Amino acid sequence: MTDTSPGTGTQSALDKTFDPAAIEAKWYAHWEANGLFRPHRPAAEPFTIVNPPPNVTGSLHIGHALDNTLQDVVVRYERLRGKDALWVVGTDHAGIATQMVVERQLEAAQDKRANYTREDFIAKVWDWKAESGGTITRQLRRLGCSMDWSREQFTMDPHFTKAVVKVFVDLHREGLIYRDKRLVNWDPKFKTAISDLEVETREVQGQMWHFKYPLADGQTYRYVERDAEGAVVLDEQRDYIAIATTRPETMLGDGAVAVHPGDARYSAIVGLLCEIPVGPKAQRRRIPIITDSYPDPAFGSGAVKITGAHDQNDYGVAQRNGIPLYRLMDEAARMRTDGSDYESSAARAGQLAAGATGSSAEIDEINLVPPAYRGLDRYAARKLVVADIDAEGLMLGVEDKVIMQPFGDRSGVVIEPMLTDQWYVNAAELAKAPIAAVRSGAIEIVPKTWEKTWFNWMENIQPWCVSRQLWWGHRIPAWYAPDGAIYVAEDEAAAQAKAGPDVTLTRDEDVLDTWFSSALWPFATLGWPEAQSSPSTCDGEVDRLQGETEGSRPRRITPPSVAKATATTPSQVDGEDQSLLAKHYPNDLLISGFDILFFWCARMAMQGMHFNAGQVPWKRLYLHGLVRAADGQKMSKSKGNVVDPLLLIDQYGADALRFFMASMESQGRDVKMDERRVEGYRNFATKLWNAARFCQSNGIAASSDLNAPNATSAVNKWIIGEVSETLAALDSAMAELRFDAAANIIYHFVWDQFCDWYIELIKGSFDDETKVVAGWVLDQILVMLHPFMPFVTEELWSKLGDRAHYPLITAKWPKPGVGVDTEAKAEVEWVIALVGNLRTAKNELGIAPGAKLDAYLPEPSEATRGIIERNGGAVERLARLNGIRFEPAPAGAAMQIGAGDANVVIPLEGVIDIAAEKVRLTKALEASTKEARSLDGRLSNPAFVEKAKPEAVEKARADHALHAAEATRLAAALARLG
RNA sequence: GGGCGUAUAGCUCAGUGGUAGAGCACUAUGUUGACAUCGUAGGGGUCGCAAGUUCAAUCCUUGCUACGCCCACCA
Repeated sequence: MTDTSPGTGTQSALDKTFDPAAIEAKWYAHWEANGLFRPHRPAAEPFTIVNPPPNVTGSLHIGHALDNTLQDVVVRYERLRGKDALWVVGTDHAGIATQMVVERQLEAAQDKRANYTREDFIAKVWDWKAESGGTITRQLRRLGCSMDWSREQFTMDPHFTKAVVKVFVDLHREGLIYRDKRLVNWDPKFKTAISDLEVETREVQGQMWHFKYPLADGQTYRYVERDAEGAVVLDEQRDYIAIATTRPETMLGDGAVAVHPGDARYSAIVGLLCEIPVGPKAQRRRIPIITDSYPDPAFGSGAVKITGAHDQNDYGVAQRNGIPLYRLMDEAARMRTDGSDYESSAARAGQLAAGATGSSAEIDEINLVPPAYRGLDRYAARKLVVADIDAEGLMLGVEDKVIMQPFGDRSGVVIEPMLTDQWYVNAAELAKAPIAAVRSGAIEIVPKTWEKTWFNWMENIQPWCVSRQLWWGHRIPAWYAPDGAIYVAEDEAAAQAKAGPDVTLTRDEDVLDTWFSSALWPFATLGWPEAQSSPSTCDGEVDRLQGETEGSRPRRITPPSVAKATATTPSQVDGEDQSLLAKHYPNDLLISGFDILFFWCARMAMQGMHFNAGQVPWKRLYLHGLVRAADGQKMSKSKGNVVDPLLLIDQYGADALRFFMASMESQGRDVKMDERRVEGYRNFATKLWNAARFCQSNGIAASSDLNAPNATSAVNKWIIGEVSETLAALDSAMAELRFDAAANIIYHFVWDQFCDWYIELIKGSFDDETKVVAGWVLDQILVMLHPFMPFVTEELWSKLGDRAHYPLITAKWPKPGVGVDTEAKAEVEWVIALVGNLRTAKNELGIAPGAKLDAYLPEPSEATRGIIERNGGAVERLARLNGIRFEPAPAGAAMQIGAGDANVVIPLEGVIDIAAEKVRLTKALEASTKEARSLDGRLSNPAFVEKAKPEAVEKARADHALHAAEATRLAAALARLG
């Protein structure tokens, strides 16, 4: 029967098989209920990680499993090392994603958002959050993640909203947030602006049309085209200029045709007007032919139509040349129906083309969509435009062409560049500090290769569009007066105070980009901004004990000037009262997938440094890759190749999945899913379980001492030394965040050193010393393995002895220890080599594994005799010998087994075919001779001896001696067989 | 067009300036006081290709090839 209650630290018997499911839930509940994820350690050195907040309504996918395993490994490691380890956890409101989910639910019920008021719809989203919000946090618990749930946060908690508002208001006051009308990436499905990062440019099969734009008033010019050598290939009179476009529907909004200033073909007509060949014939619009550096004379006809309001490139040309921007579409990317009628719009545009000027409001009134096109979808309009031009004979041709097209990463629809008013963050200014921080090492990026990406992106950063035309999110704290004046303030009262009592204010309808708020995660979760001025009221410890929720705490608004001044000087009170922010910011480490490097990490650095007096959000940034499907493909729902981590946990246990993730995480490489490997680590847990069970059944109990016990036997001294070496290697791997190395180190120690050799070697003699040492080693294993496999280790820890009750999760990490006893190490390694050689020889000769053989060791050296006397029993047991006699073997055929300088003789008369042994010896002799000869060749090369490092020469000499001696011995043995 | 990464055993991956390792798979085997989710032994690789540097290159340099990713305004 499995004990279903957490252990009390009292020894109790282990089941024969390890059943992860039986222990995982009970231990997790025990840890959490007892506050062990963040034990009270006010005086301890802090260690802080914030968890990338998952979408509140999401569920755990394999990428989360990797990300959170790595974090938990680090956090558990640091907690065991005695630090005040804080792992901040919470969820993200995920604006677009969550609103999308709820809207989809409405659609499924034949309903839609438009049927609701803003308040009612938001209430529906909150309902959905309440319903599904616990899913992912439950799943993180199943993975064993030791987050501080007592301080769980949500990016729309009241205190978080306050932080967001303060950041917006402050940045606005500093001029780093501003409202601007420019071309944004407009998502016609969600009817909102999105940032550059949310646009995915994909190659699609498209078409490029070539049209004639007739010159005004029937003018003509001589068009001369030359080839690369300058020879004339075409010379004709033309009454048009040829234009190529992939988007004919935007022709309606053309403001000019541009050619390169050095393009001789068109120099004669620059400054003239040409006619856009669409729309009612009587009102064809005329636009000027201008020069700009943008057109490439070598591409197409060299002439580009300029639609400033619907194309990023054209926008730049239009800005440089004062070309009006005519908006053609509505929020759903349909040809607009608002504004002026076509006739007056076209007339007004004609005046503008001729040099008149107009305000942007006036220009926005101009609707250049002819009546026949109004209200059409952009693609329907395209078809019609093409058909109309073609019918008029003005189409020069059409070609199929692969074009780069922007898509909304969430909506999957083609993004339409649109001219709208939005809020922008001056990212270039905020990026300066993070660039410098990485350059100076204040932020260390691991692996280092990402630094270049960091610099490259930050140094070329564009203004960040942060307003979204959504309902779910942090509403922008800006109010508008009827005259268009904008008041940005903490709340409506403050805005009203600024505007004066008689002004009717209307709040901005938009919300902020989700990443604007998650950028504050490393400090807003720690009580910023209040924490800076009132540390004692915002202490996390107090919160936990009182069980208060974040939102219910009293808050005081801090004037920004005070906040800034105090940010640099963390309060000097002791740990107990010190504010969380002062103690845990900067965070020590951030672990994140590289896929959100720009979205999240970069923005955290920008906001974090700006609002914390230049202090970095985290000292190290570790970026891991993607988890891919077994075939190397990206996992996606549409491909149907997603692997559910929870199913893996069900099947193999959380420990196995975690160990898989850690062992596969080598820096700078994606993790390929390999279920068999997960299975292998389940087996590893079972192996450990059985080793512990064996120890327990032999009276080996938990150690009560942190320090290594005193040992006299070589085997015990050796294993203590191995622990020491393993610990050092593990610590160094952890320091470098080499998760794969760390996992492999502990894996091999447990399986190879402890199970395969130590336990086998001590099976003969469970003396008191050995029991103590074995118990101590097992304890060290449990502690060292705990960050990777918390459940099985905690269970074993509790079952293995009457230790004063304390759980493994808050045990103490091993101390560097006594080091390695080189003599004992050499002795045990000699025994291991001898046993190995004996086994190999027996196997190769086909001797029955169970056959017990006689062994002779004539004239052993003093040292060898001692080793045999001390370890003979083990050798006999492991290699199936009848005993080793220190006397010459009887005459006759025998096999010779070497170990170090000793040569064990096993008589083979009546045991085995002598010919087989001859073959074996001959093969071994050849191998030794080949090795020796190769080394000899190197050593007889004067260049090697002179130029190579002395150690290398020395090693070659020693190896040569070893192989030469072995060859001699084997040759002698062969000779003896006759 | 820029930038980055990867190419090592059948598969998935470590690794090092001195003739290569792990897990799984494979072959043989089942004796030893836990473990067949196991034990023991074994086979298997001119470390993508080419040139260079070096006494010595899988590792450093350059070029090439293949695959992958990110960024970028060619209508």
